[in-house]
Amino acid sequence: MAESSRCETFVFLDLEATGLPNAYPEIAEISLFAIHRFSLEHPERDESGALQLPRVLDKLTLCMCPERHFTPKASEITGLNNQNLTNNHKPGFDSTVIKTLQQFLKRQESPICLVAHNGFDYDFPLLRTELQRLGTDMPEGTLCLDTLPALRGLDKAHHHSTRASHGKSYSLGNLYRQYFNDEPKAADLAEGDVYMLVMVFLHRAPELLQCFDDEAQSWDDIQPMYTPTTRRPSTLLWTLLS
DNA sequence: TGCCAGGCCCTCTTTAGGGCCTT
Repeated sequence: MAESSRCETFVFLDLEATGLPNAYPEIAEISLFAIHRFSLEHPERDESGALQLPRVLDKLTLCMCPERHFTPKASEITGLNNQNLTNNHKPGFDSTVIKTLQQFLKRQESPICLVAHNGFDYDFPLLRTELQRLGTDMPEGTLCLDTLPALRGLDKAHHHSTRASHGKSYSLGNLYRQYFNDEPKAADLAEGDVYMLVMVFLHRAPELLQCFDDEAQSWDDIQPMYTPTTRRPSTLLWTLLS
């Protein structure tokens, strides 16, 4: 349950990683769009009335080379692999990434709420694992919201289940296709998935913002996906709160 | 290190099983 009844900045998040939870994945790409509550409450539209991505937002996308090898499927889906990341001399998820994230989040008005699709079961536990590997964590008071159970819950409450009524799934791509009658944009690139996540959120923003109190959780309640090994002891004392 | 998930939802359910959702 949310510790605060109001969040000022929503940071939409997507991770590309070396595999699914059963593969003890490591993050290979992270993308975040930070959007203030104002832009979600006052969505922008073009001449035809179609929803637009908010003009004022902060973006951050970083690629990093994991130590673990990609599963073949993960590499196929993301277009990333250890070779092309190494060829581009990308370091791993290290203290530089943490510092960049810290600076990015510090620019946003707090409280901050992280938003991801299936975030409670994938993105948030994996991000917490990587942060714990470096002995750090998100800023105190961070909240998080998963659009997958939130949208399922809204549809169930309104008795118009997307899947039941149209045979569609709640995958991010299918939700985008259904809401905007358009094919997914740059799916499986982290930034493309965050774009679709923001647009899906905007389509249901009044309802999602209203149900925030019931659906959001404290970051402190997110359990790491697995117990990480500590391989960079020099970063152990560094924290986001420092 | 690990070599592999797991919580949630739906229904031909509840004494269960199958599929979704994330890479």
